Amino acid sequence: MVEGEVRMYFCGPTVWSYAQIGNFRSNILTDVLRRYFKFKGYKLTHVMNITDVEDRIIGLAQERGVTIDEYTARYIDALWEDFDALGLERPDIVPRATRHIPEMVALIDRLMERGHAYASDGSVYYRISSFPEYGKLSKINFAGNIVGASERVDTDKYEKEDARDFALWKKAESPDEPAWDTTLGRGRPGWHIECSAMSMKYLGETFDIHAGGIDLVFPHHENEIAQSEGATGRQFARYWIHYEHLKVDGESMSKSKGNYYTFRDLVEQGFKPLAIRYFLLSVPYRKQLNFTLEALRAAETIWERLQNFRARLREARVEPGRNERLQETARRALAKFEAGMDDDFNTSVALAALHELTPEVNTALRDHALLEDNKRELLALLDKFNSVLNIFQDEQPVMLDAEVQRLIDERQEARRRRDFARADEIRDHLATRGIMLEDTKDGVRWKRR
RNA sequence: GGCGGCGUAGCCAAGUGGUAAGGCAGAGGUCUGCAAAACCUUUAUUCAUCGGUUCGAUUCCGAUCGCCGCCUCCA
Repeated sequence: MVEGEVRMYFCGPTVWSYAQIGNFRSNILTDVLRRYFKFKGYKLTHVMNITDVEDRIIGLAQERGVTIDEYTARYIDALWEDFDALGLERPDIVPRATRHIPEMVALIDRLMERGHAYASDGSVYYRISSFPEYGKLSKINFAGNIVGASERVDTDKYEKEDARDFALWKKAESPDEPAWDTTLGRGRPGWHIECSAMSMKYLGETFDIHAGGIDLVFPHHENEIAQSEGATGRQFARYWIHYEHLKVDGESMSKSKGNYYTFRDLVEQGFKPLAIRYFLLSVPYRKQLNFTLEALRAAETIWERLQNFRARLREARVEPGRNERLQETARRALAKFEAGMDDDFNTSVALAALHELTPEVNTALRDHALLEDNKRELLALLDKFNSVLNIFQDEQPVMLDAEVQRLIDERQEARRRRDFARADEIRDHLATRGIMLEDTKDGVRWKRR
């Protein structure tokens, strides 16, 4: 462990289900985390895995008549496109399971040497009875489970010593399934071993943060602990971050209920990606966010106000000097923001700090009480917030074409003549072209809708 | 059956053993030719219900009801 450094592993969304909106919340919150660590001056190494060798993806690729690589390549392209749209920084390292077979085999070898794994009929299994701490993360209780879980325990896998044991290496059953020839035999890795192998390869045997969805607690992360700590005898991850799932319209999301949302659907419906980002990060990661279109619309309204706020501040004409009270306001807002984030990444409180800033600054702007130094400091403050939240759209400096500029000028002239009919006609016309006008004391503001 | 989370105004929600952040929507007002944007005021004697502990509980404990999740692929 190095002082001033954070090493984080995020179990990324799976190739086949990543489109679901809940996945994006995990990605967005992970992005906020990584940005906050940088904000605090930590050097960050952030790894996100790509699971490209599980039973499910094998099946999906076969269904489509493509190779796993081809199938995964499409997913990765789409993923990065969505990352860009949502203002997500890419992880530093994005290892793929299929590219780390030797590392996994080496880890399995280590587990066998230490008595934590055994080969059986061409496959290799983890011996849970050899790891007394098994269950410490999820508090799983097998006694209770076996009684109540009814038909869910594998009773037909006689090659396992114990029904709880899980596969580290799966023997290839047929010639057309993806397989690797290794010292363990021809086969493919189990689901869990990739994350142990890849996280330790890139982050070390002990690292700081392991993140993922709450559903991964058991069995995935429990098994990672068993594998990693079994092999190294050392603590695996120091902290676990588990993102709560979304509720949708107060219930669970499912295709059959018709409340299954994907990020791309929402964008098609006209929602702005950064407004979606704002909404998804507005509730702390440990809480289930109740995702409804009504709430998303409300969030978009808030988000637009924040955009207006920054734009107005940027455009403000100010006198030289500094208003001490506003300086204090800015200082308090930053303190609240950091206090919120420091408290287990409470993004609700962090955002409240931003909201509390706006009325006072807006009032000062209106009264011309905001001076040059304040403007500079407040814009710097918004940049600071934004370096973590990344919710402000970067307005590309679009030039108005000559035609539009002429119409705006003509409208101003009409207003001067008090020919409001003509003025409103021009304003309505520009609105249909997506240009909204606002009359202010300092002249006309325009923005694109 | 085992394990875990949640239930705060119409809505999204923060939070704490000492009496409810923030926002959306609503209402009234200011500004404006009108809009837009913005500002001001206002909106929970109350935190699912019932008990208990306490000087005092929304906050701790117990029970009940409701919702969500994991134990099977899933963020």
